[in-house]
Amino acid sequence: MAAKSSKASISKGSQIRAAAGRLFLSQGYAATSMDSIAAAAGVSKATLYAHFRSKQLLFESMVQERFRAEMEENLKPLQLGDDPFEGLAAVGRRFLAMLMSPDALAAFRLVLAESVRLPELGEAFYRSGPARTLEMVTAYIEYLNERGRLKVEDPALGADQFLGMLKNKGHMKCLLGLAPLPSAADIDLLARAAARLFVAGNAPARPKL
Amino acid sequence: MAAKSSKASISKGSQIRAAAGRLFLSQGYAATSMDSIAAAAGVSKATLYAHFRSKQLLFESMVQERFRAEMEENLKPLQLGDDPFEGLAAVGRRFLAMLMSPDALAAFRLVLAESVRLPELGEAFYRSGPARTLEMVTAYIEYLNERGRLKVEDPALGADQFLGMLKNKGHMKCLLGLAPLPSAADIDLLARAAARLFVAGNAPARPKL
DNA sequence: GTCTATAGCCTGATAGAC
DNA sequence: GTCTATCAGGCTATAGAC
Repeated sequence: MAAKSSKASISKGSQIRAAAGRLFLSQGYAATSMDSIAAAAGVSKATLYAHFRSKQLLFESMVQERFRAEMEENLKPLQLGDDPFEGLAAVGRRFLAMLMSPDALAAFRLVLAESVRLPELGEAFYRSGPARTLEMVTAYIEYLNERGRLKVEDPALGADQFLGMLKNKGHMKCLLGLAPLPSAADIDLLARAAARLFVAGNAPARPKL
Repeated sequence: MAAKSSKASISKGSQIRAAAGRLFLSQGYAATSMDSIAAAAGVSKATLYAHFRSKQLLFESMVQERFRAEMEENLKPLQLGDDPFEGLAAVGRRFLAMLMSPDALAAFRLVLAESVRLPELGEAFYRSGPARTLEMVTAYIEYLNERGRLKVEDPALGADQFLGMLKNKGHMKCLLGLAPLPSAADIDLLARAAARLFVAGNAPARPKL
C-alpha cells in the first residue's frame, strides 16, 4: 500500500497468470506443476505462492481473466441488419471464429475436465460464455420476428438450434486434435449453410407471394 | 495355457477394468490413483500391475472396452420409414438418449481432457462414436432424397447440422454438471423440434401443390 | 518481496515371500 | 498369481535468509 512496487515490473501477478495460462491450457491442470509455472514466469516458487495462495486459486484466477478478456471483445459490437440470412450468417461467422480459436478450444477442454471438481468454474464458464451468446442470438431472432422477416415460434429454442448447427463435427474434431483449425472460407461456408437452413425452415407464412 | 485360472475368478482383468472405469469416469484420470483402483477392485496393487503394465495402458484398455459395449448396442437396429419428420425424430431421440447418458457424458469429458496427451484415444473415440452416427444419418438422408421426400443438397452436411441441433445448450449444461439429465419428454421435444426445422428447411421443390 | 532449501505427503511402480 | 512392504521421485506448500 505505502510503497508501490518497482516500476519495471508491470504487475507480476499478470505475468504469472499469463505463464500459468499457457501451461494450463496446453497441458491440463494436473500435468502442470507449480515448479514449471514459476520457471515459465521467471520467478521462484515462493514468489508464486506469495501472489496466489494455492494452485487452485491461481487456476481460477487465470480462467476468469481469460474469459473476461475474450468475451468482452467478442460479444459487443455487431450491427445486424434486417436481412435474416445475412444477419445470421454474420452472427455464425463470428461465433465460429471465436469457438474455433486455439484458446477457446483449450479452455473448453480444460473447463470440462475440471468442472467435476470445481462446479463453480463450470457455472462461471457457462454464464459468461454460452449463456451470453445464446441471449444475443435470441434477441436478434425476436427482432427478426417482430419485423416479420422470420416466424420462429420459440426464439430461445431457435437460437439454440442455430448455434448447435455451427458447433458440429468440425468443432468436435478440433477439440480432439484430429483436424486443423478451419480457414475463414470454411467458417463462411458453414455459417451460410446454417443460416440458409434456419431461414428456410422458419420463413414467415408467405415466402414470396 | 496349460492350467486354466481358478474357476471362481471370472476374469480378474474385467473386474479390474470395471472398477477402474467407475473411478476414472467419476474423478478423471489424474485424480484416480492406482491404489484406489486396486482397493475398489478388491485386489492388491501388485496384482493390478500383473494384469496391466501401467496406468495408461489400463486406462486405454478400459476405454476401449466401454466404447465397444456402448456402441454395439446403440447403433444397430433401427427401422426408419419414409416419413422424414417421424424418421428424423426417431433418430434424434435415440441419439439424444445416448448422448445424455451419465456414462457418455463422463466418457466425453474424460476423452476430451486426455486426448491432448493421448491422440490415439481421441481418434478411436471419434471413429467409433461421432463418425458412425454421422454416417448413419447421412445414409438416411440420402435415402429420403432418393425417395423425393427431402431435397438436401449436401447430405453429409445436413446430417451434421441435424445432429448439431440436438447437441445444444442442454448437452453443454449436462456436461458441466449444471443441469439434471433430461427426461424422455424433454428429449422427445428437442428431437421433434430439430426434425421439424430440418424438414421445413429442406423440403422438396413443391411442398403441397 | 524475493530467493534457496526443505518438509511432508502421495504417487506409480517393484522385490520377494508364499 | 497373489500378497505385504517398500522404493525413488515428484508434488504442493512453507520456513528462514536477505
